[in-house]
Amino acid sequence: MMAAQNRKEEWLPLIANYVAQHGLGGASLRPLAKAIGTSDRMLIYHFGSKDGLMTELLGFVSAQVMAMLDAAAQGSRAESRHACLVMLGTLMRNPMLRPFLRTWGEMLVEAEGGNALYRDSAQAIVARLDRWIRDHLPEDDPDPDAAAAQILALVEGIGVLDMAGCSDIADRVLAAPLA
Amino acid sequence: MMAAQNRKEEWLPLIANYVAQHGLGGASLRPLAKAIGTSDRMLIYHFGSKDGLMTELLGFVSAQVMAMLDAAAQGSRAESRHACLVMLGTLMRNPMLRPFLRTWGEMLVEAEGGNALYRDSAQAIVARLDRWIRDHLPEDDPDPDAAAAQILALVEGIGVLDMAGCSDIADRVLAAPLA
DNA sequence: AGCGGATTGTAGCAGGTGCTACAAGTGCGT
DNA sequence: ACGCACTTGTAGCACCTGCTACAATCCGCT
Repeated sequence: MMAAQNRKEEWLPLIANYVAQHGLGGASLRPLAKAIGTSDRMLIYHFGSKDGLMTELLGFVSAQVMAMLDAAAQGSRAESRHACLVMLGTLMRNPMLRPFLRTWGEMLVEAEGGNALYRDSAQAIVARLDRWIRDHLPEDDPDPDAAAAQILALVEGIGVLDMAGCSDIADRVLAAPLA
Repeated sequence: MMAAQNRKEEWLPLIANYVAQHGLGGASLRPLAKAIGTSDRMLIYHFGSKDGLMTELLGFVSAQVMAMLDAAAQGSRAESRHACLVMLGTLMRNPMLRPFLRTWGEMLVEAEGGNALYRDSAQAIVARLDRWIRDHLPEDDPDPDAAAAQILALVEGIGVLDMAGCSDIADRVLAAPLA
């Protein structure tokens, strides 16, 4: 009979894919359900409501991104702050992750709009990135707090520049030396 | 009889204010019209369509932000890259501008979604910021290209961190020394 | 006084939204 | 063979969306 758990786990990647293409806000139940081969009633049946669906989707995507970062981590540390920036920047600009950039932007907009759920998710992702950077900074870095904040902001800024269609400037950020 | 031009100019600030509060996507004609004291039919009458309204609004807001930056410019140059970053960062984090952060985010999301109009506007704003930074960098900066890109990314990254509710990290970015 | 642009009233269209209701099945575990 | 979670069909609710139609005004300009 295939427990609800299974159906959801089967659907979530498809939903994530659909949302990456059509946007978080552009995801309405009927087209989404059709795209992943179900009906809106089934989505409601399993997730309870659209909010429920979004909540689970957010958790799923967050976990996915975090897992990807950890997988690429491998415990190896960068030789310098700049090397660390380039490492994370290159990782995050992977074309496969590009569709999620839009989702990330929509999460931020929702968070800024006051949606606590999205803000919590966004904060969790930022915290995870911060942690990742600290783990890959040279061990002898004199000020990991400052370095992590700086690299984090640079990487996020690169994302913004990419979204704005200014990838040339983003390239320049990665090329520029760091203290 | 008050030319259409006048009505539009009178409405645009109110619309910008409404959009800053309710979001770009959350702005539908009827509630918006009611909030600024008109009817949806009048909005369509003067702007032609919702797209037309959005186009004019985008231009208006862009011009507004650019003018604000120029006004704060005053031709004075920063003494260091870090001073320049702090200058722009403090300017952009002005609480009065905070509502526009959301609009900026929505512009980026739309741009990333493939909307050429929004991408052009976003690019124009980024170009303007880039120019502003170059104009306020120390005259003897050895590599203005790299410095501008870096400061630009840092400021945009700070915006992202603020949206994500991580203003503490954003603070740390401004406090950290720059090369 | 009258012309013409601006505004309002009233009403509607066709489409989409999340969500619900009820009946009729499906197939697996017991 | 029965129960039960799951699935599908068909239909609908109340609401919102951008936009339109048509007539009735208002009001300054000539």
